[in-house]
Amino acid sequence: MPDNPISQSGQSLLFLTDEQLRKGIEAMFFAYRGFTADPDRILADMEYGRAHHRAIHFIHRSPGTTVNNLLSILGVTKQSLNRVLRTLIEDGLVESRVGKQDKRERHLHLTEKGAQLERSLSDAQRDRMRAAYRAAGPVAVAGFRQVLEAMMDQDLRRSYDTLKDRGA
Amino acid sequence: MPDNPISQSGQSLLFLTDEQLRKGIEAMFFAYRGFTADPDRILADMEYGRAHHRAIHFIHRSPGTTVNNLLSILGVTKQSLNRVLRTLIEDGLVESRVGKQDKRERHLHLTEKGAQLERSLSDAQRDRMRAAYRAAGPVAVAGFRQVLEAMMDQDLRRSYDTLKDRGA
DNA sequence: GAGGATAAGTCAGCCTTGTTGACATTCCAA
DNA sequence: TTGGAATGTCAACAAGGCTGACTTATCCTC
Repeated sequence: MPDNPISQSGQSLLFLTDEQLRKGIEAMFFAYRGFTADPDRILADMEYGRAHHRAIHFIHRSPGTTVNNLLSILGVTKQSLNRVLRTLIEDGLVESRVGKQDKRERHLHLTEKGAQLERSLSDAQRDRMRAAYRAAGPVAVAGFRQVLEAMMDQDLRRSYDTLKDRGA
Repeated sequence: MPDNPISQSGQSLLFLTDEQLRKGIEAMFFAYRGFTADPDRILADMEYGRAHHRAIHFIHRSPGTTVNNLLSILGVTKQSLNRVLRTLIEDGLVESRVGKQDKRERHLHLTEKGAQLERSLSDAQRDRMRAAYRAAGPVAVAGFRQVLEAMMDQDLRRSYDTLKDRGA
């Protein structure tokens, strides 16, 4: 029975059919649009974009993080990040402090103004996430997290876990 | 007990804390990077990008779809889509056929060459999705889909359901 | 049949955000 | 003291979004 999606052990593998996988792929595509929609709307009114949101999020998450650390989390070139950081610093949302041990490093912090924007962005994003979590329930949420974690590249998984542990 | 994340009904709502929501947000961010990584690698060697991938995916998914329909699914302007479609048609990956009932419409189909690229892209993406699904198991996968569907905007949810039903 | 609505395509120009490459500065460590 | 690491900057470029204006062809309705 070569077409029967049942494993040798007798466990159903229907969730691994190409059709199911394609549905998962499309779900990721459409859901990610929703995921970014609310912050994008807020940022569209300002002179900022999604790249600024990401920088602000992770600076808020890890105050005092270095540029290099941020670079590896965001996965962009230092030139791209620098352009974003420069505008955030110029506009007084982010503060760059020379390192004490290592003066080559710059430690990044949100100013009060930056923290305000961070709050309005993450409030909007959390509201949607909360509604989705509430609609789906705790069991679904656990599964959601499991699948997403299994989908990450190894190095990103490490970044994710580091961030995860720190706040736990 | 204002700080106790337990609902009045007695059911635990620990999964709705800001901390849990933030973890979900970061999981989406990192997982989406993995989600697009494999097709991106394939496309980087060619003159195409993620926008071409999306067009190819949905033309494959709904052969004969019109430009307007594709537009609403992808959520971009016709100018953006047109730029992508033009190159795909010029390169012989997509065929544009004048509508029979309504001659204003163009119905889009993948050529054999286009179908080949679609296969190599979706194979790569499915491989990762399959590994994630397998690692997480069927219960987690059901939850994953539930949360993603609850995260979509209403109009995208409708597009998603339409695509979902057609293939089922 | 005329006129408005619709589908598609195109041109021009702009923005964000990514890329490479080259180069300067600063500072730590061998 | 010298090499390498971390940071920053400049220039140039590309993908892929966007708006606005416009044309062409077709359809539908009055």
